[in-house]
Formats: sequence, structure tokens, C-alpha cells
Amino acid sequence: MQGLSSRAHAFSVEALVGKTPCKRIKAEDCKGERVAGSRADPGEQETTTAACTVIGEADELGYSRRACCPGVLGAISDAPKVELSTREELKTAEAEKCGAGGARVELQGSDLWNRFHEIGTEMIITKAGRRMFPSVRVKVRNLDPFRQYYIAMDITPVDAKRYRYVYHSSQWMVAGNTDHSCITPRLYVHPDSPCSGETWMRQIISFDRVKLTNNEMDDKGHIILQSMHKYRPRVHVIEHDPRFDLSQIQSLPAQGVRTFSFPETEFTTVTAYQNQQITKLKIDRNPFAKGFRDPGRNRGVLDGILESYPWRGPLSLDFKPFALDPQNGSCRPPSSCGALSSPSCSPQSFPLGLPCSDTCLHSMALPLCYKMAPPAGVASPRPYSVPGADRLQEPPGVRSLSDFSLLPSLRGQKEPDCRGQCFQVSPPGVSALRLQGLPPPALRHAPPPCSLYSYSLPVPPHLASVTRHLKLASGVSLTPPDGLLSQTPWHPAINHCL
Amino acid sequence: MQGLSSRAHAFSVEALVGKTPCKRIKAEDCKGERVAGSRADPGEQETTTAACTVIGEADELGYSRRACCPGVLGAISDAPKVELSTREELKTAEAEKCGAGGARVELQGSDLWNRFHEIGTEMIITKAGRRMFPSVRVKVRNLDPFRQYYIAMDITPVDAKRYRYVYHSSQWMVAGNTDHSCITPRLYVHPDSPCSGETWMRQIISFDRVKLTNNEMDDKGHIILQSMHKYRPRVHVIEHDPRFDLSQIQSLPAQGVRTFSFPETEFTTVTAYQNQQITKLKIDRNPFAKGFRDPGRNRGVLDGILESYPWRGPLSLDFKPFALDPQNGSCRPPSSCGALSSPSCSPQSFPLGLPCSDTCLHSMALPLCYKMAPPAGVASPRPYSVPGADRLQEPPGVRSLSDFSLLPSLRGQKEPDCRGQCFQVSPPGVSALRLQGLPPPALRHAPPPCSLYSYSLPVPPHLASVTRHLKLASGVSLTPPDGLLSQTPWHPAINHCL
DNA sequence: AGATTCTCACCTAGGTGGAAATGT
DNA sequence: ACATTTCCACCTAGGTGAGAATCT
Repeated sequence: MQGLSSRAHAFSVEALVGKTPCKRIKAEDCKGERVAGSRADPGEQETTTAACTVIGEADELGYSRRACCPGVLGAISDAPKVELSTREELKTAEAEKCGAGGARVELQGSDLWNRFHEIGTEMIITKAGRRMFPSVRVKVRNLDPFRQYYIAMDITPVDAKRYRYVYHSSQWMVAGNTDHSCITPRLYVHPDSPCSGETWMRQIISFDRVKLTNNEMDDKGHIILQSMHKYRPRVHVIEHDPRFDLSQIQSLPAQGVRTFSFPETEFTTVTAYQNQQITKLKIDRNPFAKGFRDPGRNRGVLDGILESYPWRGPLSLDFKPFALDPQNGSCRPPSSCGALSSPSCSPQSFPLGLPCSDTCLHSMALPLCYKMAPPAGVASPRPYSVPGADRLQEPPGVRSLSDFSLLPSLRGQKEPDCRGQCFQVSPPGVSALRLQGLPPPALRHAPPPCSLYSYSLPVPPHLASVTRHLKLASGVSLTPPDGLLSQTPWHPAINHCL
Repeated sequence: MQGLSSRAHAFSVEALVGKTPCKRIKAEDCKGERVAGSRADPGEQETTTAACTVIGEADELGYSRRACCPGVLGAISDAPKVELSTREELKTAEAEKCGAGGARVELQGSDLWNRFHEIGTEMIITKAGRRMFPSVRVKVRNLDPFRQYYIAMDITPVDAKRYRYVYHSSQWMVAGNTDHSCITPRLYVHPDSPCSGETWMRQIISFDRVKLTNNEMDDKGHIILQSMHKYRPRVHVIEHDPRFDLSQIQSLPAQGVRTFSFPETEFTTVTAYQNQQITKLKIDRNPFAKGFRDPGRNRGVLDGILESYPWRGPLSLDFKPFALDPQNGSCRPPSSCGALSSPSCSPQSFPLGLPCSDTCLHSMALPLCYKMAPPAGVASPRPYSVPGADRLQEPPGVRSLSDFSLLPSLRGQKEPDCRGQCFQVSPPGVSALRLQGLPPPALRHAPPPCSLYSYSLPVPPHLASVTRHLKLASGVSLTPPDGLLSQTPWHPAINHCL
């Protein structure tokens, strides 16, 4: 708890008691203003949720025709409201097919979105721009493999209300009205655009790099939102008409656009987190917030040394072959590995039995592998995160070996969007390759399931630095502590004494 | 010198004596095999060099028709040879116009390329893939603004020889023959492709993220080369025919391709640097090798403390508004600032008069500005590096205010290629914005030339860690040293005592 | 003996929430 | 009172050459 903001800590007591599902104002239908669309129907797709709004195909009215006042396009405060069902029900909702043979978009990571949604998702907005967490990731189906498409995202207001968080009751309350009508929502075109339907469908399309800002004068292309308002992202699939140059596309064309939104991606914009449960979940799941996870905070040097000690003897954890889902802050075994642990957890969460963030182990099942020297031929490639790696339940046929028959071409990676798939987990080339449909041979040729890459146990930098520079200053090599800290402490060659 | 490899140090003595221009085997003309092309003519374009080879326009023979044996396409060992002239002469060479109204490609950073070329450029290749340094960056002119183009790069053998570096004479000698004819060179398509001529021409097109590998089984899309061979990169401008889907382009189309190469970008592949002068120049200029620059290496804690002391009193250097050219490892003032220094240099290079890497100050002219609190409205945006920022002599009209009249659209940035311009210097959004042609308001509204963003003086991590964690361990705040180290040591609020 | 691979310390670059400071 | 901004420690991610180990 010490990692949470003192304000939230002081005022949001009720939020801490049990599951206390935040009494949210409302959860809306996906139905937009003048566009055809209907609420998502539950289906069998395990972890995806989609609500569909069609522009262009089912309704020839173009977005751009209404762009004079697009700010309220998504405002659906007067539309029929639907109370959110439980997480389990939402999890099985499925994207409705939009027109015969039309594109189908499935939200990836809906588990995580739903965990936030239950509490009441908040997104920080800053003047400089802040990424979303979770970010919007989708899978698209039913595209024409040979057509070119743009895929884009925007964020529309859920209503015309301003909200205020009441700490005493852990609730968001309406605090006033807002006129969004003069604000043109910015369209974020996915950097891979344009791209063939085949390529889009082969990858997870990620909007990781979208940034939100409250700076109305923003010139960096970020999505401009107002703080303390409710919004929902939308994903647009835009057929590329070769007659027009859409490379500078700034608003949706009048035709050939299919729009999708997902109720669980609704969020409230804030400049500082209001609900402490949100803070906690963000810290637990966002890899970049790892520094705020409980066990590691504010420790002294001695604590650090103790925690860094290789308690399990001369072995280091081998996580590399596991697909790390950065959106979850956790990793999963690529095949049939059993056992337990996560690089997200501090070392002492295992044998020392110290407390670990509540969410940090919940989905983890990693083996404690003994360190093995990586074979020369496969040491360098980093983990290969298969599209849908956070979806263990992905239908196996989705990515058959035949998908890998294409030769890799050197299409420059549009990174580090990683073509939407890996978010700085796999190296750029790996994802580019994936885009091209060719897996590393290590995967094509049945990789040993629990092997072989040494995971760099996060050496607390203070320890490394302290020991290293005490050494430097004194001219004396403090071999034992340095040994404790190195990734391969028993390796005779690593103590470079200066 | 202590940073250099012991082998090079031991054997390459001759290379250390004065300028000793490496007696290179040969420097070749740009003329390729069966394609029209001619050598670059010197011109008035200050720092760019280009040799041009045309495929498609002037010669309808397509690359792909000869792709059965493309490995030797670029082999020009039998072509007329031209001794390289001095750096100054090369600097003024200009890209020849390829056909009436045809594209013109200019190499950016030819200064740096030439410095390497004089010595004999080496590029490390590894199994995992290694970036090039310098990387290929070009500016394209004379495109049809309204047409779509792909821009791609490949690397072709200069000859069919294998080389060996003779340390005693600091020379590369032929060590055997090689048959490249069976190897299809991989085509790296710039990630921004396809793009309108207008957009291509507005940016510097960078191939920063290209990686070279010696792994013939590479599946990550890197360019596969053989070690100890000579190569030269080529840049291709490919007209996009909307009738064909080039999104999976793997080899050059038969028509509509213009190919350019630059003599000074020739290099020899190595797995470890052979010529110590190359090592030194790489370390001096590549920001990622900063850790190997002389002054900072292998210092004790006391040295570090001394060096970190703000000798010029309570002021911190303000570098942020200066365009940092990562390819040069140096920065330049955006306007008329005088004075001197570079973030590449350790602080003590100024008042202490300690030795500094020879190249690290040579082009620098930075003012010592007193720290000013950044105005709230402009603090967040990072420095705005204008295309051609490493070209002070860029014709001013190249980027007039009228270029900035476009509205920024939210085209997702294809980063961190930074659309070729900034290489992780400016934030992605800034470069995206730049792409869209709209500068930050701070620039539109006449920014004070020498102001205002605090540059994070590189606090030696050992010092920060030592003081921080001694504090943590003892519970005592070591205010003075911490004050010395913090970015704003005189600010009362930054000493967070834990 | 020479070429290659591997691990490392040390960088760049930038994404987190906390907490103090600052608006409003 | 509360919203916002700023700065910071602490992360992730990954690009360097050095140097030892290993391969050929």
C-alpha cells in the first residue's frame, strides 16, 4: 500500500474494502447517434468483446459529413443505456458482424480491460501526452485479404458530463455539463496503414503508442481530451480507395468505414488517479510502473543485498522463452510448461515468502528452469511472442504452419509499435518477421519448451553501483557481493577487476 | 586510448601515427553492372554526396529480371576505379539528376561518412543483427509530390573478394575470392513506405534501424552479409503502381525504380573492429557508445564526485533546445548561439582542462546558459530538430513557414525511426508532427535562442546510486553530495528523504 | 592464429506513479 | 478544496565496444 498516493489512501477507504465494485454512473450501449449499430451479443469468443457501429457499409452517411460537430457524435447520453453485466458475461461478448462478409474486430486483452472497467477505468492525461494503459489492441477478421485498408482509432465522449470523484463513497458523480460539440476528435491512423487485409488479419493491431493529452494546443498529434470526462475509444477499418491519397488522412472518409467500439474500454480522464484501486492495478500490470510494486519500494542497501542473493543456489531464472505480455505485466509459457513465477515479481516472492502484489502471480505459471548456456545458434533471438500470445485460448488453427510459408522480406519495421504486436517485448525484427509470416526456426523446429535463455534477474541498480564503485574507489575487488549480483555469479570470468 | 581493444592497440600502431590515411584497396565509381549511371559530379550542395544509378527510367531492365544473380549486381570490381579525393572535395559532390525531372537523392551526414571512409569504414555484423553506424540517411528531391513511392535500401558487394586486415601495415589486403552470385540481397523497405512524394521530400529519410547480420539463416529480416567483405548500400526510389500491392515487396520491381549509391558509404564487414581508428571514431560519434569515451572510463568515486561538481556555480547546462545530431554524437545551436561545448563531453573538459576525445568538441558551439525554469506551456516538448538539423547550411527556404500550414493529422508515427529524422532525439510525436508539417508553437513563435530547458547533466550513475543508497541504508540524508548531483541542486524541494 | 560468440558495464531513450509545488 | 504541473526515482527496452571464451 505504501506505493499509493496519500490522497487516495486518505480518502478512498471504501474503495479498499473488498471488491466494492464502483457504482458507476452508467455503462452505455455501443449505439451511436445516427449510425447503424447494435449492442454486442454474447458469443463464444473467449476473451474478446466488441460492439459494432457501422458507417459507410450499412449507413452511407460519412463521418466527414458530420465532422462539423463530431465532438458529440459519440456522445450517447441520450441513447439507451445498458447496465454492465458481470465480467464473465462481458468476457464472452463477441463482435457482431457488420454487414455480409464485413470486417469483424475483436478486442484483445479484454480480461484486463474488464478488471479496470469493474473498478472504473481512469486514464491519466498530461500536457506532454500520456499513453493509455491498457492500450487498445484488436484483431480484425473478415477483411478482403487482397484489399488495402487503413485502420485508425479515435476517442469520443461518452456523454456531455463533467465528473468528480467522491472519495468518501468511491464514486464518480456528475459535476456539470460540457459542450464537446466544437471539438474535432483527432484520428490516430495506425502506423502500419495502409496494409493488405491479409497482413492486418495476421497480426494483433495495437494502438500502444497513442498518447492522450489535455493540451488543446497540442501539436504533436496526440489525442486531445478534457480531464474528468468519460470517453470511449473507437476503432475504424477504412477501405483504401487507390484513387485517393489517404496518407495524410485526418478525418474519416464518407464511405467504406466500419467503426467498432468496446464498452469495457470506457474510461474517465484524470490528471492524477482518483481511485486507489486503479492505481494499484496499473502498478501491478504496467511493466513501466514496476518500480512502484510493493516489495521493492524504499529498501535499504542491506535489504537489497539480501533480496538479490541467489537463494536457490547457483541458478538463474530462465524466463526469456516465455511470451511476455506487457499489457498484463506477466508472462506465459509458450507451450506446456508448468510451475510458477513471473519476472514481474521480485525474487523474494518465492522462497522468502514475502508479500507479493496481489495480481502479480495470479495468472502465472512459470517453471524454475536451471540456467543452461544458450546454444550458439539460438541465443540471440529474443522471445517470440506469437500474435495472441495473451490469448492462450486462441484457436490453434488461426496460425498454422502454412501461414509461415512466406519468405521474409525486409519491409522496414514500423517500430516500436512492433506492428502492433509486441510492444517492446520482442525485438523489432522479430515482429517484422512475424508480420511477414515467418517464425524463427527455433519455433518452426519444435523449441524445447522450458529452455534456455537466461533472464536477467533485475539486479537492483543501487547494489550494482555501490559494489562496483566501492571497488573502483578502493582498488579492492569486493568479489563476494559482486558475485552475488552478477547474472552468473559462479562464472569465473565475469569479475572484471579494473 | 584505454577504451580500445587490446588487439587493435597492440597491432595497429601505424594507424595511430598521425592521419595515416589507410591505404585502401580502391574507391570505386558508382557505375554498376548493366545499368545506366555515372559518377557523381561535384556541385554546390555543401555536405551531400551522391552517385546515381538508374534502373527503370533510363534503363528499362528491371532488377527483378536479374535477381537470379543479384549478389554480383553491385560488384563493380571491373568497373572504372576512381581514387577518392580529399574529404573537402567529396563534401561538395552532388547527386546527379537521373533522367529529366527524375528523383535526386542526397546523402545526409556525408561529413561523418567521409571521416570513416578516409580511415576505411568497418561495420560490425553479428548473429543477432547490428545497426550501422553511421546509418544511411538521405534526402530525396524532384519527386512528384502527388505520387506514391516506396523507398528501400539494400547492400551489394563491392567486389568478389574476401579481405584481411594487416595490423602491421594498417591495411586491408585481399585474402581470397568469394562467389556472391547465389545470395539474394535482402531489400529493406523503409517503414514509411508507401508515402507521397511530398511527404518523402519533406523529411530526411533514415535507415537507422537497418541491421546487419552474418547469420545466413536470419529470420528477423536483417540484411545478411558475409564478414570480411566490402559492401556498399544502395537506396531505391520505387514508384508505387496502385495496380500492384507492394506492401509485401521483397525484390525490386522491373520498372519505375531509381537506384542511388554513395561511394563514401562503402564499408568492410567485421565481427570485431580491426582498425583502432575506426573504433575510436565510432566511440566518439555514436551516442550509444558514450560509455567508452575516454574521460569517463574507469574512474573512481572521488574522480566522479569531482567531475560532477558544478564548477561554474549554481547553473546547469541547458542543451535541450539544441538540435542533437545523434549521428554525430554532437549538438548544434539552432540559431545564433555562440560559445562551446557538447553533452558528449564530460563536464571536466571545460574548466579542468582535462583531455577530451579529439573529435568531441570539434564542431561544437554551445553557450553556457544559466538555468531558467521552463515556462509551463513549453516545458514538456522536447527539442525540435528540424530536418537537416545537421546541415546548418541548409538553404533557409527549404522549410518555410508555409510548409507548416497543414493541420497535424494523427497519422500514427512510424517510430522510433522518427520518420528518419531524429533517431530517438525528439519524442515520437514531435517527429510525427514534423512529418505533418506543423512545428511546435514554441518554434512558431520565435523561441529565445539559448533558452530554457534543463539538460540532465549526466549524473554518473555510480554517484547517484552511492549517495542515494548510503542515504537509504543509514537513514541520513547526505544533502551536500546529493545536492551536487541533482539536476537542480539549489532547488529546495528535490531532496526527497526517505 | 585468426575469426566469432558471448557477457558485461555503460550508455540512450523514454514510460511509470509519487509527491511537492502551483494554479484556479 | 481540488485540479494540474513538475520533477524525481525507478523501471523497460535496447544499442555500444571491451574482453574473455570459444570456434575453426
